[in-house]
Amino acid sequence: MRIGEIAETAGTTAKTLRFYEDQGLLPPAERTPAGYREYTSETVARIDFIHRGQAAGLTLMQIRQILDIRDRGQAPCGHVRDLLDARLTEIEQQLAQLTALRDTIADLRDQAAEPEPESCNPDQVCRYL
Amino acid sequence: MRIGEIAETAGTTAKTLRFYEDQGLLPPAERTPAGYREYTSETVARIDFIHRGQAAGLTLMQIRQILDIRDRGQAPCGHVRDLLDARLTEIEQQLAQLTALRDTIADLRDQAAEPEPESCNPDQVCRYL
DNA sequence: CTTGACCTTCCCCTGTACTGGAAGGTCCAG
DNA sequence: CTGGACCTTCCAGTACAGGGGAAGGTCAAG
Repeated sequence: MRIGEIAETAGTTAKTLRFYEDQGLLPPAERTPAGYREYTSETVARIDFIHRGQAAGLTLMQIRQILDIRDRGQAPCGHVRDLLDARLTEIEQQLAQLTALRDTIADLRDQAAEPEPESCNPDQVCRYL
Repeated sequence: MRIGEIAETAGTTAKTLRFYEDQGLLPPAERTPAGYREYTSETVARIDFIHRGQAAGLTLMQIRQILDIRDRGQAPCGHVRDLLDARLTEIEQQLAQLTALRDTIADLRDQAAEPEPESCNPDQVCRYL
């Protein structure tokens, strides 16, 4: 399969696959005599894995680490668990921050609900912020 | 006041203030004969406003829009309200996505809690992801 | 033989909010 | 008059995950 075909099958673009190869997420592809990249369906599974990793909020570099462990013949389960743990902690923090931000903005917005521009103080930019 | 002094007063850096000027958030500063930027305390208030905008999750470009409206002599209240509304909607969406992601990852993590590497399938990267 | 679809490498661009550093000018104390 | 602290401009880079487009090679159909 050529790069455009496998890209479509895996739901991505040729450009992205070259980028993944460049970043070490995909091994250097086999080449036809003309220099075209040639893939097997195994690669589709690898791209799917990358997509699942992204869906779990992992960065490409973290996914690459998992794949590297796997490619060395080891079981990445422990590393995956650690990454998921770390991700979970990060997300909890983000949720807390975002919730606090939402409350702050909701308050500000309520104050700005009925604007009275005539009472604007020329010395400040906006009394609502 | 020179740039380093006002930066410290406002809790930022000289570098950042030059950046803000470049981005149009601060008007071009007056200059001493030697070419040094010279500020008044009004600028501190403007920088504080920028910081409040950032604390509300607005981007510098959005804050710049508010300041532009204000600098044209108009009351930015309506625009501020719209921005806060939009921000609120965005945050609600982010919260929903993040909550869903947290649940997904929590499930994955639980499955990976007690790894059994010996049952790893060589055909897949990691059965936990 | 040519057209069009596909492929190759290459480099730059996107958005966000800065930060680092080089090369040089200015100001004040000692 | 020299040292150090400050200032100036400009260029480049950070993290993230690609996207845009140029210049050129390849392949199958008509």
